[in-house]
Amino acid sequence: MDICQITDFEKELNKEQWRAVQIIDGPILVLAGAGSGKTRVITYRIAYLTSKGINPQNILAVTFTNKAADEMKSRVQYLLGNDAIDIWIKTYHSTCARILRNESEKIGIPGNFVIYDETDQLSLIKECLNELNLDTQDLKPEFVLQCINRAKENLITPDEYTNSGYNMFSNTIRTIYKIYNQRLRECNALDFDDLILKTVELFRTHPEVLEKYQERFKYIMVDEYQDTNHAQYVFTKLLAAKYRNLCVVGDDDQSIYSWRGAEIRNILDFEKDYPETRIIKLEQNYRSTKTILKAASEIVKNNTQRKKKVLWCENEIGEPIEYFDAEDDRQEAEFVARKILEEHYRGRDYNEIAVFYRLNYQSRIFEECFAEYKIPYEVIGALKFYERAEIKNMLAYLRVINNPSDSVSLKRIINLPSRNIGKETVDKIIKFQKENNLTLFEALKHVSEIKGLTKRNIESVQSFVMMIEKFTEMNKNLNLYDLSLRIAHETGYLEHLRSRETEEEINRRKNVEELLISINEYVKNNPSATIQDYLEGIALRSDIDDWSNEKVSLMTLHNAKGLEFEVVFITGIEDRILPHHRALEEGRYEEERRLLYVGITRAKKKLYLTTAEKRKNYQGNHFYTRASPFLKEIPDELFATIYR
DNA sequence: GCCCGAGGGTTTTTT
DNA sequence: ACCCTCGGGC
Repeated sequence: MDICQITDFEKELNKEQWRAVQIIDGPILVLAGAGSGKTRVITYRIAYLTSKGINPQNILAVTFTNKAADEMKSRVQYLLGNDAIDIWIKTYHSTCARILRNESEKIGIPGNFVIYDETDQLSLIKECLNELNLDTQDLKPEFVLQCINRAKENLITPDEYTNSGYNMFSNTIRTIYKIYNQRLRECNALDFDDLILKTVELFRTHPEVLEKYQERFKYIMVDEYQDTNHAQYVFTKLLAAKYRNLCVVGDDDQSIYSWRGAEIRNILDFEKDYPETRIIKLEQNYRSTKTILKAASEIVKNNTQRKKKVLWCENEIGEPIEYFDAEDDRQEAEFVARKILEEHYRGRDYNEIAVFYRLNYQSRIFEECFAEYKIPYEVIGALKFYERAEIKNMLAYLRVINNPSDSVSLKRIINLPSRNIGKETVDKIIKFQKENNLTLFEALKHVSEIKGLTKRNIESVQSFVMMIEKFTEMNKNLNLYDLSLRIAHETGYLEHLRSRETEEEINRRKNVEELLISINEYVKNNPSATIQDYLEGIALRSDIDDWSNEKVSLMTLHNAKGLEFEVVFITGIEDRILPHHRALEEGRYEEERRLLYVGITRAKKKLYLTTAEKRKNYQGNHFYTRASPFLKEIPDELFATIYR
């Protein structure tokens, strides 16, 4: 890295940004307003550190989403070239997963653990509820899941789990939590929150391991720090404790994940943890027009709990905001579609346009409508590809081959396609498994010793076991793609998806084919990767990320954070949707306001806001709405026309 | 005991 | 639109 390039950096940064880049040592808090060049600061700071002779290996940059990590990686690569390869730019979860892969044996977890996503967690919790004879009517698995996740995010163990005040089931939850954790261990699995929690446990119980990583990551940067939960906060604090070179960047006005355990306190109290902190405020916005910025500021200033800051910009005033109050959701979608065509006709690329909404299901009517209007679109992050049943089924085969202890995956596929191993048989096998203290797969191997099974049952199970063992053997010689191909055919799963020619079935088949194609790509790009590498990559990656060319982006407001578009439509700005009624019940009114703030500040040039007076819910029933109270907080003069 | 289709209850946001 | 349960047919 030559000095000349660095001088260029200085020219490309404003005074405050440049200051944030230059402070190498000690804790820094960068309060970065929306569109103030936050990512720019982090990437340039990384480049600057390496130009000062700091080894790229000593740098760790943590983000919350893969999208953000990828974006940052490619920008750093652009600045640094090959030096960028050694820099860890990862999400919290993948950072911890990577550390645990190397070190987890020290806390009694085999290094080939699998990562359970929410669907896997739910199946496991349902099993626990069954085992305890608890009625899922009274105690919903989703509720239990939330309690357990919340506990883990706060580093609370089952034994420490006590009545948190809002939950009359806390003794029951503690019991379930305990059994759930045992089952995870038996499956050799970790859930998302375990990745952080177990790493903290490792650091706390093994000071020498902690020190090794403190030495490795002498320079730590965290993006979106307002979204850290307690476990992530502790992880960061431990890692930074020795050198205290911690640079956190965030914006309390964009904190929208409290329901997931994010603690806005972490950013507000940063100076208390690190009294020598230097604080830098980035208040110049480079993204939006004055009109858009004004609308955003007028909304967010109504929040009582925030650090006062004033965003300003030198950009043009720009076009006024357009507001449309549709009769119903269909008309709303058609309005958006027509405006998109207009924008496109005037030279706007489709990929410069985005449509936001509060709830995933709201995407449906836009999808229908855009298809009719022949507008290319992509729904970002909604029905996550890897969470689709047919994909999870295919992957379950790979997971079992990789880790036969993975009982959750094993139960998914043991009778899929149907091979005469029904519920009764499985229950008997599980009873045998428990009595003999085996894993489920081991029990399957001893199926002939189990009482009460028919000859036909036993043969079915035996041929299933032989098939899995055959695949395990193949795994030694075949590459992942060839193996997957043979699984798809030889298990009969692909054939099973061919039994009916419904549209749904055809779609599922296409998805499996798409999965096989993506596995093939993966194998080409990573010739030496194992099944485990592949599975980890997708466990921590919720979507196939090829969104980009010439498509309008559709996404929830939560997904919009960190992105920007020339033209933005925010739809369904109605009371009880935004703010959502559940959020209101749980006392998160201001967070819903921040959600709208985040949405508005994504727009660079033009903002459209819409409401519908009548809307269908997910069942297809109509209900009537009224405009969100937030809408009135935007001054009238910013609008082109007022239909209110 | 297994399989499959019919019918009733249910969705906030996500790594 | 998806998940779970239940009951008839094999």
